[in-house]
Amino acid sequence: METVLVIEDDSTMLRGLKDNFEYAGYHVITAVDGEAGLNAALDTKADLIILDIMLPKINGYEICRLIRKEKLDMPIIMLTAKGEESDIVLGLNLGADDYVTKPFSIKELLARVVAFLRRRKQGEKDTYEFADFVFDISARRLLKKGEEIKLSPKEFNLLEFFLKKQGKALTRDEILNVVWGYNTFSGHRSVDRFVTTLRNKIEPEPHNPAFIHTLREVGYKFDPML
Amino acid sequence: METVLVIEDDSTMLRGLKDNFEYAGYHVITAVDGEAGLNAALDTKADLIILDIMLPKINGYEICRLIRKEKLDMPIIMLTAKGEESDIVLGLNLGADDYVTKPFSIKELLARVVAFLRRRKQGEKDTYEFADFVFDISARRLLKKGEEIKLSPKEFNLLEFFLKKQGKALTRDEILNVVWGYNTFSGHRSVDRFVTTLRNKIEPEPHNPAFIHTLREVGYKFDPML
DNA sequence: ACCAAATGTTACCGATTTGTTACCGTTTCA
DNA sequence: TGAAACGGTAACAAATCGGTAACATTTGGT
Repeated sequence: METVLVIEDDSTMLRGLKDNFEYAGYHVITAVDGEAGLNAALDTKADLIILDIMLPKINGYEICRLIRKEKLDMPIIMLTAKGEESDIVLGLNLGADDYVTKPFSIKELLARVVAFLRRRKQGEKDTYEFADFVFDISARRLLKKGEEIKLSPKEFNLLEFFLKKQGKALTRDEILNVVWGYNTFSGHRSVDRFVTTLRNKIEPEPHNPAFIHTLREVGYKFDPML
Repeated sequence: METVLVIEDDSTMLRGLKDNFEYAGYHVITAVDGEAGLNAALDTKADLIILDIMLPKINGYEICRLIRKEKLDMPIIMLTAKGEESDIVLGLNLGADDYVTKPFSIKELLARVVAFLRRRKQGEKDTYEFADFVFDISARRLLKKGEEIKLSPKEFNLLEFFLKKQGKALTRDEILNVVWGYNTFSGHRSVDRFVTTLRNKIEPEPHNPAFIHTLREVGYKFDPML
């Protein structure tokens, strides 16, 4: 059974999280302050950590940093107070994998945890790096030098597909089938249009692409020269 | 039943691969270091090899090279740690057929294996090598000593056809039918024109061709003296 | 229902690719 | 030896393809 460590000082919240995760079939360990949380993280082998930022004794950022310093690579999902963009970036830089802003729905948090552990178990990546970009699937976010670049859903899915198929030629049909779905009625040129918008967002020189290369008569190929 | 040889030192990964491939209906042989792997590759007649690069005793590149040196042509899929383009190029130059970067999804790897064995059964390869060229169909590119040579769509398709029919005399009609399509209106001389441009891109001495030979009154023949 | 964002489609433009022709040298064979 | 056949290839014309702006439509949130 997979183990989730929840570090949270608000006892009502903690109880809610514990109940829900146990109901969903996880083994839950809890800690109510930073010190206990850090010890639990280092001692037990949790598969995933849910970490509040505001904590007595040692704050969440510090815990995050210390865990990573010990070369432990379990996923960490941070709980942050509402929309402080800078806090989020700080947390991610310290090694967190994802964040959820309070107030949040338990259902959403649970969904992220499940998705995370599934990918982890199947050895799928949840982040891809190229040039100075970090593409984070679970957080559905693209960062360039730590700064977020907003992508529409299609743009995100398209880039995700490109990253998963790095170095391979992809036909417009393959792209349509995967990104748009097998029963789409969209035409081939829709792919081109989204490639253009993606290029405008990620290519330093959209006219001389470094990442998304055109293959005439075929389609496209994502190939960041590393 | 088809046999897959998995050479991988991480026992967890090895177990995962073995289970999945057996579940998918393959006979699986395993080896946990380079020496054992090489022996298994040379002794048993595996239909396909999955080869980790980082291995104790003999590394994956070396195994790849030694297998090819013995003129064994089973497909080799390399597992590379990171998307190091140079590693990948090195591997492909040493005779690997495809690569998957860790971490990868078992599903994806399985899909590639299935695709490979299907093509192999039909006698098709995914990459072709001649002199210091590597022609990679799925990445749709031609490398000369690791450097890309740009080909137009027709040039690419023509070279692909030549490579698939290595050593066979091809009439202009056959070439037109396959590369241009059965309902083309193009004339015979178009073939000549593209042969010329191809020669200019790949032949060291276009006037004294080493690869694409003219067969007077017949057509052409691709024949790299190996 | 309204507005804003996202998505899909179309049309035009420019760059590349492709097909054809013409001219030339080479080979073949009488 | 000379004419005919053939392939090599430069040069030009035509077709094709992808980039993208602009517009239309759909979707989602409030």
